[in-house]
Amino acid sequence: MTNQELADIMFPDVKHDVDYYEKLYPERNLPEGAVVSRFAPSPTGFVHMGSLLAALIESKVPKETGGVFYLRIEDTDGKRSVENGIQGIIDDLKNFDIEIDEGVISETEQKGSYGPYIQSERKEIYHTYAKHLVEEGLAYPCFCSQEEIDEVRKMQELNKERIGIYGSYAKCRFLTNEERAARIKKGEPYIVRLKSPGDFYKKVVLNDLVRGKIEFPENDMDVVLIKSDGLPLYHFAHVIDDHLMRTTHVLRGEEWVSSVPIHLQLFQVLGFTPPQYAHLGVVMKIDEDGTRRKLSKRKDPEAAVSYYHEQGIPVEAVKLYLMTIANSNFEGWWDQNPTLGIDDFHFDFKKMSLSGSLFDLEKLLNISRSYISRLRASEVYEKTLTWAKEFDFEFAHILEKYKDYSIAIFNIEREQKKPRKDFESFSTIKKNVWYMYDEYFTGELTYDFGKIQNPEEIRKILSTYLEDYYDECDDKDTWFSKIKELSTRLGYCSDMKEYKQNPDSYPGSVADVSTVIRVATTTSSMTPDLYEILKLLGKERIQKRFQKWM
RNA sequence: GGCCAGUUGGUGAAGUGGCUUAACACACUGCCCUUUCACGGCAGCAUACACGGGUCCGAAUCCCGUACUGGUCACCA
Repeated sequence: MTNQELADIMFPDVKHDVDYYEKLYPERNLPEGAVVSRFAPSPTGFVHMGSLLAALIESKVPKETGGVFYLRIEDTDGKRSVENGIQGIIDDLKNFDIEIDEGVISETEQKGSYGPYIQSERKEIYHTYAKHLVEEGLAYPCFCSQEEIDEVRKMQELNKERIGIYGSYAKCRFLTNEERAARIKKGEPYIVRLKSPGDFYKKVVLNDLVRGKIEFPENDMDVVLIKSDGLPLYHFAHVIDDHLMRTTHVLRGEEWVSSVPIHLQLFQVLGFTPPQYAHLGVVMKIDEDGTRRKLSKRKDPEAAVSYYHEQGIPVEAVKLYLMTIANSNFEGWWDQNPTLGIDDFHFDFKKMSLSGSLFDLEKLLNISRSYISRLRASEVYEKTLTWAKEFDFEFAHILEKYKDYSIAIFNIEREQKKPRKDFESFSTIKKNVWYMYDEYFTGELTYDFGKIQNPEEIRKILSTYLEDYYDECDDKDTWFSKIKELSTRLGYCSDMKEYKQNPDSYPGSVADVSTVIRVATTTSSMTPDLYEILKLLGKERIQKRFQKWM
């Protein structure tokens, strides 16, 4: 029996030949050097930090080169799929402003002429190529049961041999086509294995974009191509899809480097040109016990990309942080070019760190503070409002009610060369500005006036200030010189230098007097510029807040 | 265990044989600025090139070995 005949028995449903698909999905007509790259997750529902890093680069490089970035869903394993899993991924990408040029664009829609982009819909394509390999004598049906495979493994372990189905362990490799056909006709279940032409004692070389040259022994395992459910294994799907979708660059986690020999061999037996590979270090985290481990979706909330959305950490900040992990020279570049963004930066694979980097939330928050500080007040307002509408209705309502006022609050010490960096996320802004809103300035409030504790003294400072000095129309300099006058009149030192030299000659300084006014109006001794706050609050509110102490 | 990779201060990292008495950033400490808090400036911290051999006039940088860490060895991706 010929291979052709066997192939027909194995794949009765295959209608086309491989040439059909080669023509259906022709070479892309793109400018020289254009990169075609893809994000190819399982539909597990959400994107992990490490994947997001990959997706960021995968989308950036095509953008830089005039190429294509597409989304492919790898759902050949039912166990990894969750309901609405695709939508979750698309939402996460959208949240991070990662634009999909092609591929899966929603739970029900796909776009582009290289599809379908969901692997479970590509069964016929995989079968066509598997059939082709059978015809060529490069693949065969394997009837071994799980038990038999386990048996082989046990024996190999016992004899300290390499584990796997290869050489003489690939029993079904030695069946005749007649035997194969007979067993198939009998209805025996089978899978399709590659008849590996590899030699373990020969070398195969990968030129990885980030890791450089890596040498491995050739693959000699008869790996599974098609599982008993008819779907392909990752290795086979990867090779077929990335070839047919004309992918030029494959970025993925370093957990894949050890299967590169399999992939290279598959490309070779199928007559395809392999893509460029870039294997990225995994994102790590330090455990409580001090050991490093991969950032885990299950254990670490900060691993899920949705966490940042909920925390109101600007997506730009997360991307900025990821970029600093991705390219070591990015941080310095961004510092030099504060007005530019990630899109203006040239990404370079060679500048990637090989080892997995530690995920540093602290540093991310620092970047977030810098990022927010560079925003205009109206942008802070819009972004905070967007966040609040989803996670803090009450605050959202207040923000909408007092729009201009809120923008003015956010504008304190902003839009200048050295803006304040006190907002680390949109979710923490409220705790910085709550006292500016009467709605929040109620109930049990706790005050700490610092050095000046005497209620009578506090009353005196506040009432004197209000009666003799406060004038809504004062500019900042006038305002402060009045505070100084007030201090002097009540016996406090108005000159800080002088006070620092003779702290014992005075009951306190202008700083302490300011603190009393500050705390009386806000309850907090840590606020932005007092002058601005008083001005925004206005006379009426100030009087009301002082009342408590009179 | 086999195969592959990685190892620079608390963290991220620069560095590709002499320019390195090893950048920079985060964190921390102190000082300055300053009406508070931030910001900013300056200084400091951390005795940082895993260890042992080699090559070389010269090594964090090249070679070999050891240790440790990670990855992988599925009809998972």
